[in-house]
Amino acid sequence: MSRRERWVRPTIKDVAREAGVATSTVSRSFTRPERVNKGTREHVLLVAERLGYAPNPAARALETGRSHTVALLVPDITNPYFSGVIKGAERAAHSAGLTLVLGDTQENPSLEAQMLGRLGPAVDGFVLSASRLPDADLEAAARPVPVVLVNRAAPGLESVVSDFDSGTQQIVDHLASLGHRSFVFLGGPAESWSGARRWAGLRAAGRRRGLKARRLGPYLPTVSGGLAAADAAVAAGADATALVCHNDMLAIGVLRRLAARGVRVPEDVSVVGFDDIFTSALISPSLTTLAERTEEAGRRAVETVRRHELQRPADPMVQVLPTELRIRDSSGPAPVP
Amino acid sequence: MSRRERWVRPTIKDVAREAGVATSTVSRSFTRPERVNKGTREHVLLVAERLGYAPNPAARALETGRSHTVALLVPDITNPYFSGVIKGAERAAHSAGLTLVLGDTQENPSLEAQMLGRLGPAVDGFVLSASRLPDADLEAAARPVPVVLVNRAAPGLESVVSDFDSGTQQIVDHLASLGHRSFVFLGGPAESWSGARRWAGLRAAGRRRGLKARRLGPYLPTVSGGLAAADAAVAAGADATALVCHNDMLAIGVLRRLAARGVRVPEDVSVVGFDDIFTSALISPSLTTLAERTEEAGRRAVETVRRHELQRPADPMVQVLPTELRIRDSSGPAPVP
DNA sequence: TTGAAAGCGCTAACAT
DNA sequence: ATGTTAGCGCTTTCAA
Repeated sequence: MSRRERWVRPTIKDVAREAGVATSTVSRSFTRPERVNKGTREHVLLVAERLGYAPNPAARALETGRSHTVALLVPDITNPYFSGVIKGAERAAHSAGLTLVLGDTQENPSLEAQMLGRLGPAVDGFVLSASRLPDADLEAAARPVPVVLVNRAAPGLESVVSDFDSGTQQIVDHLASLGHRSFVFLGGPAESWSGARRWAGLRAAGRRRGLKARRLGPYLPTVSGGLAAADAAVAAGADATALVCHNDMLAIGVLRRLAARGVRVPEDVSVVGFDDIFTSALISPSLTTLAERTEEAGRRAVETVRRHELQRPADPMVQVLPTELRIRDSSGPAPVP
Repeated sequence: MSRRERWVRPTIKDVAREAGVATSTVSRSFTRPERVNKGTREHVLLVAERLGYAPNPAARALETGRSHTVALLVPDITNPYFSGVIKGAERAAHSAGLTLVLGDTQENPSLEAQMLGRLGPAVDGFVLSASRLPDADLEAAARPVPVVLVNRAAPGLESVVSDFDSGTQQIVDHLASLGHRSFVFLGGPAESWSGARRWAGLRAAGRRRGLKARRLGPYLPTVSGGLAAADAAVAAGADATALVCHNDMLAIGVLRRLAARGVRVPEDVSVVGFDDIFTSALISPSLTTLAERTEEAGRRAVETVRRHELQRPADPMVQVLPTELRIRDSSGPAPVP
């Protein structure tokens, strides 16, 4: 066998032989230092150091059944929204001594399922951000290994979600206070759970405030999706004094397309997004949007996975994170007809 | 031992027993399907499917010495520049059947070193993007395992870098053609190899075109770093008709600070960045910047790691990726004195 | 084509 | 406190 050929590493045996002790003593020196004589331990560690020895995680995983690895799956790495989740997850993982595996599902449910299957046996748990998979698939995935959802809920699974009830209410209140009597929701992917929650919340809030709500879409949650959405919104006519977009990427596309068509924002139409990505504050007009705590969501999700490694949850919890409307220049008074 | 308790997975033995064959046959059905009778194989695969069996990668890694895992370390996940590298690396890894481990070094060399040590035995190779580590540390890291650098070079190591010689020449030509007689470089982290290359290139190109070049910094390669840099640039006075920034994040900070101070861009001063991140085209004024092929860099780096798993390179190569100046609204004619 | 058995590097009973 | 030893789940000779 040509295992790694040129890349050879010393094993616990080499250290044991060189240090004149048993392999178990070497092992203990690393994993249970208190159960080994101070002198012996120091000697062993010294020899290990000199030989450049480090424990082989695969062997450890095989024995203990734990890989100290968590996988995070996101629909699109380059969407800055997910960068926040990734950052939070990475930090939490690192500080817990876990290794973070990253997968980009490319908004593609079957790719997501494939990754779940492939990574499953290799990791101690999953964090699925904005999963596009049906509930049944998620439950199945969670059978052998802990799964925590971010901005998605499914029966029997833990999740960390943004408070869209409050968030959508904030948006509608904002629009109502500016004199809007109706708005159009430019929807994202049909499979998006958070998209459904956003629309449901907007609708309910609209009803409470007497605003007429309409939905167009689905569109891709990207800039190019927004270009198409803007045209549809313009065609929708008079109702569309305010456009609430599935997310900021889409909203940015809308803004661009409206500008290209000579529609003024916010004078002719107000635009509101979801996520508050980095770019939203910098474009002009700057984008009014609902900020979510992405890093905290990522962090909490990883922490929750860790908790469930130890013990399967009796009844799964939904952790709700507050949202905050950031009012900027893309929203203004309703135009007088 | 309480291995995984509630989270049990079927093993190769379960499948073997259930299918009435030896474990080696099950193993072969997965790894060398052609060496097993078609009928047997199909039966085994069916049973495996029914039992929900998937090979345990840790056990596989232990036997073969290969974890089928590549680690990617970046200084800051949330910097959109690195999102491109991550995306490219993730795709390449996935399509090669590799698992991608992600680490955020937070621009911190000692954290980077720590991750290198911790992950080292667990992965088949490293991609280090914009590493801040000294050459010696990199060479040491590359002893037991393949290491490929992105936008960084070190003796004896493979790397994928952007063509900064051409890129800086393009920038200087652009400025010279607009009548600028001098420019100021707002530098990033002192440890940044690409920062050094950018400055060296700008300087040399400036000399060739007769432009006076000056450098300020170091500043953080972030928006807040740019705020500070802008003030320094203003204080620098008449030379500073053009500001070339370490990267786009810094440039965006510069733009914001200049706007806040009432300095007009590009009428009073031109601003140029490096990277062409997503936001740069959307802010106003839109940012003139040098575009790099980040996804391709990530992809190539992973492919190079794979190649070196098989065979250590005789003499390491530097792969140079073309750069392209994207001229936008932040650069214009030099002000008449 | 298939099976039996050794062993990858490590941990954890158990023994001393 | 330390050593001996039996696996963890899998792949891979070697035999049949």
